[in-house]
Amino acid sequence: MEYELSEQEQIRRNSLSELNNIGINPFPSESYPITHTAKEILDTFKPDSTGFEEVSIAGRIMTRRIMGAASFLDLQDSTGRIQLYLKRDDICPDEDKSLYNTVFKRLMDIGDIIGIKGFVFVTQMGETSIHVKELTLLTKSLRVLPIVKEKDDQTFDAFSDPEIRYRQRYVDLIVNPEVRDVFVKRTRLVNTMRNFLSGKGYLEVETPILQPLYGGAAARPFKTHHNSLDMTLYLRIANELYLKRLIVGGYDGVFEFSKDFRNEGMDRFHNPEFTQMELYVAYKDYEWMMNTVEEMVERIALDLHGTTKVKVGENEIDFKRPWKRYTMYEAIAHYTGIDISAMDEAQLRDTCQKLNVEIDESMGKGKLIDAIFGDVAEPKLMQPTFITDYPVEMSPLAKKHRSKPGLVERFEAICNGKEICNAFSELNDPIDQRKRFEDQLELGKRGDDESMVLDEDFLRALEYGMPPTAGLGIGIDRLTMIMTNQPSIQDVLFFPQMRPEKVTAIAVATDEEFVAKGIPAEWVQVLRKAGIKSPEDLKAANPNKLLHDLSGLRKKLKLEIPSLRIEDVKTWCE
RNA sequence: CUCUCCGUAGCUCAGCUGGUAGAGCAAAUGACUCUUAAUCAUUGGGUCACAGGUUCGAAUCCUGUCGGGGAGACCA
Repeated sequence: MEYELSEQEQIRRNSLSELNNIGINPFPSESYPITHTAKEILDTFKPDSTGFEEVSIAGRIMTRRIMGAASFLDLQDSTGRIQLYLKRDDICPDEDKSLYNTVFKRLMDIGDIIGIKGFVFVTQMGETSIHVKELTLLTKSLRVLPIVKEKDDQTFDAFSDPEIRYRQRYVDLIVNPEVRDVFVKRTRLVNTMRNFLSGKGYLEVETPILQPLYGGAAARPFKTHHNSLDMTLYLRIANELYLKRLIVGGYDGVFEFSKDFRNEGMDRFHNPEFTQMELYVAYKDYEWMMNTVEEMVERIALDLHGTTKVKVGENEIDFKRPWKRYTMYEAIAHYTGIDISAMDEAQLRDTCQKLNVEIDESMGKGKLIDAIFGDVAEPKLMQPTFITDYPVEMSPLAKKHRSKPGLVERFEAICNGKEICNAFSELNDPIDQRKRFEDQLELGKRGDDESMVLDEDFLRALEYGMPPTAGLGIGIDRLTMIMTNQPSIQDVLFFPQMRPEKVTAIAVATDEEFVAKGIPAEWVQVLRKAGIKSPEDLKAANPNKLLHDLSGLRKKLKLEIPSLRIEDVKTWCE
């Protein structure tokens, strides 16, 4: 058995063995010296500059323009593309011209990784290029890259199939430089945040991903099992309760960039695993946290774009401080004209009906208010806006409002119609916290399968005393989407979650295996063309249809072999 | 989970009311020592996602399955 290869894949494998035969290792192991990157050369080289007489650079061949004994090619390294000029008599100074004629022209391809040494110059067309004196194959590429062409900033044949882009991100990154840039920006965003928080003296920590109880958010968890402890474990949906334990332990400020996991639906804002940054700072409240978020996010925009203004889709979003602030009730009143602040559950249900907000039986007061807000206000909030003072029912970990009964000291920042962070003055009264958990259990009994579970150890920690604390969770993926103007979470995750791919490699039987079953050798290739890849396939085939197919192929391919009779085909198929 | 669009060569896409598939790039062979979507000539390359059905005949029509996108439902 062997695997079926496309014509071009077979040609590249042949090139590979030919390279081996003439003594060129297609996968050498030595380091290759690199003196410059493409970007360095393009940025700094001037026709009269010195220091570019001997450069050494490595990368992937992206295009080739061969003109007989001279060629131009574009080399791509991690910083960009630079044109190479290759002359036969330069890389082959002796009689033997095979390095150019055979190795370069015939055995190398677009996608191969090479190292070159040469000098920098400017072509007659004015493009900074490298005149190659020495060429080394560093890695042979056996798969054909998608070919993307560009002229005058117009892209032709863009590699755009989302399925292949996400499944084979490596290809996406090779041929779509703007994709590589998105992920560079993502890392810069994280670094800016980390420097900002470390600079204030907060401690970056790590807490368990595998948790015996999931808590800190309302969501369905992924469940797994530990064999030697023989116990159920959950992948964390949040790390809130662990970070608060650390505040109890005496740290002033802790934060963690945490991969969290939620077993919910997927769409362009949700991936089952996603990243949050959670921050807890002792002796602060949510007012202080709002100012901190503003400052941090504004700095991110400045670090990434040099300005507070960021283009997102059709809109321009300005992260300049201060941001607008609405209480939740104000926001709803602002967009509907209805004041819900004094309504009870029944009145809220009426209002939902009036506003065409879909609800169900299991929803308590908190969820009803959230449903109204999510429908009428959230999608309309484009510029960064703080929404404050949420109902107590939907915020079981937030502290009761200092002056407004029934509310908690909580805020979310909404931007481009989506939540980007969630924060509160943390509840540190263990008696109140226990009661809130018990209310959640009550909701769970009503059918809310995302209500929180009671964490006794967390309550014990609170009983020792947690100082007044401000807490924050900020969605890194969504913030990255906004900061890099990407419409889908899949575009800011290297490897977004996908259903498994179908196996694409098809096993193919050798000629001998067919002949052993009594098939004449001259018909084996024809059978393969007809879709019969192994003798087993014959058993499943319809002899009449197969005869029809084979006769058609015989005619099409103009084969000089005797025609078939139905009896022959029937015997093959037995 | 529902609706909707899509799946054809390595890539980007054509393919009409059913008659065994075409183009550009890429590839092969040849020409060409400043090209840049290089150019010119010749050639090869397909399980038309998969499985059924209708039909003399299906890439095309019907049903189902798989995979993907979008919208909703759900989800702070």
